[in-house]
Parts: sequence; structure tokens; C-alpha cells
Amino acid sequence: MSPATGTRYYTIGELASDFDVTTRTIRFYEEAGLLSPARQGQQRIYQESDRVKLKLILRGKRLGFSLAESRELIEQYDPISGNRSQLNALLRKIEERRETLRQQMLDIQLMQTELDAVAKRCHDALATLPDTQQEKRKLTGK
Amino acid sequence: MSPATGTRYYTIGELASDFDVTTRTIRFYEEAGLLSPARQGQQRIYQESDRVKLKLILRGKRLGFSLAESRELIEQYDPISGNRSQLNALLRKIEERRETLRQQMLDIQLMQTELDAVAKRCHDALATLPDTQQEKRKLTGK
DNA sequence: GGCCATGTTGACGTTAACGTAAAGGTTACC
DNA sequence: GGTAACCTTTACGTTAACGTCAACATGGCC
Repeated sequence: MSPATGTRYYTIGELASDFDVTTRTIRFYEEAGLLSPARQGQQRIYQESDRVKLKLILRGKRLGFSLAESRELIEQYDPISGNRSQLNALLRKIEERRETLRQQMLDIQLMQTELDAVAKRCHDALATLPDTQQEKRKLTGK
Repeated sequence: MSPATGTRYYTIGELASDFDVTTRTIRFYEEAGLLSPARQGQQRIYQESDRVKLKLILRGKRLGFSLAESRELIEQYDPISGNRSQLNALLRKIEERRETLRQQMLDIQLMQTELDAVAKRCHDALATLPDTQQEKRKLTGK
């Protein structure tokens, strides 16, 4: 294979601006054991695998996962190097997480229903509002 | 209408056990302006509307909403008593929240895909594992 | 060689969302 | 009338997830 295997490296600053987080955040994730970038001398250098992990972390955040939970997910992601019982434990955890996701899916649908209801009442209220001259002017573009 | 309009009252303890939270949590939500139960003397008394709000809060929590965000939702829920621009602002916020939900929906689907992949690799690893005598016994039911 | 951008390691500060403990007030029961 | 099971307020403690600031190193460039 040629070296064109897409093996690019990133500085912490690039990563930060790419994912719209601060460098402090990225270092904090490392402290918390979620990332472990290579080094050249003092400096951290990040690879694609680190980007994948960061993406997982941030996606988890948007779903309300704690960093500890995301770390589990990441640890599971990398090395399929366990014995039978470890692998089975992992499968059980995966099922748990699936269950959480199912619940969240449900919650989202219920939330959407709520929002629809509020929006409807909102529109109704707007419709019954006596529109003032000022409002009329705004609507017709002055 | 008869008094059978389902107007039941609840103590803080009932609410807590019904929703599986502590009384501290419920009082905290009140401090934070999310609930404002009636009182008889010193004691708080909760009604159906309070249950609805609490349900919204907890659902929000499962989706990673902050209490401040849930409070907004609740404030919106109750009084359609605004003027035109308030109502329009409300509608914009609803759209924002819908966008968040859409993103979360996407995140969930991506997460599920990840989980599928990990599970698959997990199963593969299990299949290629040399199963020991002990493992065989377990599988065949001793 | 000075400066600027970017990196590094501490270390302390902050916010949200409660937990926990203290001290006391009701009502119900035996 | 005591004690048990609730409720109340007040207040300090805790954890997660960073923010912020200081003090210093490093590489490029003019």
C-alpha cells in the first residue's frame, strides 16, 4: 500500500476548530481516559482514530451520555481482545444501551407531539388576536 | 360537572415514589422555578398539572435537556397569554427545539449503527474462539 | 534575536443538579 | 403522652465537565 492511506495527523488546535470545542476540552477528555494521542516530544498528535473517538464522544454528549459512558463505548470499540465471558458482558451492555436509545426515541416522539400541540395553540391564539394597524403595516411590508 | 373530574391531590412523598425521584429533587425543581405547587399551611400539595410538568422534566432529562431548557418548555406550555411578537418568538423556539430533536434522532440512528458493528465483531470473535470444555458444558446445560 | 502563534503543564474557579445532615413542626396511632 | 411517619426550612457538601489564568517551551519569520 502506498502512504496515501489517508494517514493524516492533526494538532490539538485543528481538532478543536474542526469539532468546535476548546483545546481544554480535548485535554480534559484525555485526562478522563477517553483519548490517548501520540506525542512527538511534548506535543500531542492526533490521527483519524482520535477523530472517530471524539465524534463518538460528542454524539454521546448530544444524547446526554456522561463521559464515563462514552469511555465505555470507546473502550469496547477498539480491541476485541477479550475472552468469552468478557465478550458476553459486552453484548449485554450493548443491549442495555440499545434499550436506552429505544427509550430516547420514544421520548423524542412524545416531545414532538407536545411541541405540535403547543405550536397549534400558538397559531390559534395568533389567529384570534385582533391585529393592530402597526401589525398590519408590518405584515404588508410597511 | 361532578367532582369526579379526576382532581386528585398528591403529597410530595407520593409524587417522589411515583416518579422514582427523591423529595429533595422535587423541592429543587420548585426552587428552580419549574414547579409551584399549592400549599395547605406549610405542606405542598400537588395536582395533575404538576405531574404533567414533572413528566416533561424527566423526559427532558433523558434527552439531555438542562432544567433551564425544561423550564422554558413548561412556561410555554401553560399560558397562551402573549402578544403577537411573544407568540412568534415562541414559535421560533419551538422550531429550534424541533431541530435539536431531529439531530438527536440522527445521533440515535448513528449510535445504533455503531452498536450493530461492535456487536457483529463481538459475535465474530466469539465464533472464532476455541471453546473450552467448560464452555461446552455451559452451553449444553451442564 | 525578538516576536507571535501555538503548544505544554499545573492549579484553582465555576455551574448544574442534586445529596446529606440538622433541627424542628404535624398528624395518627397505641 | 410518646413515638413513628411524614412533612418543613436551612445550609453545607459533592460530582461532572469544563473555564480561566499563570508560567513556560517551541517553531517560524522578518
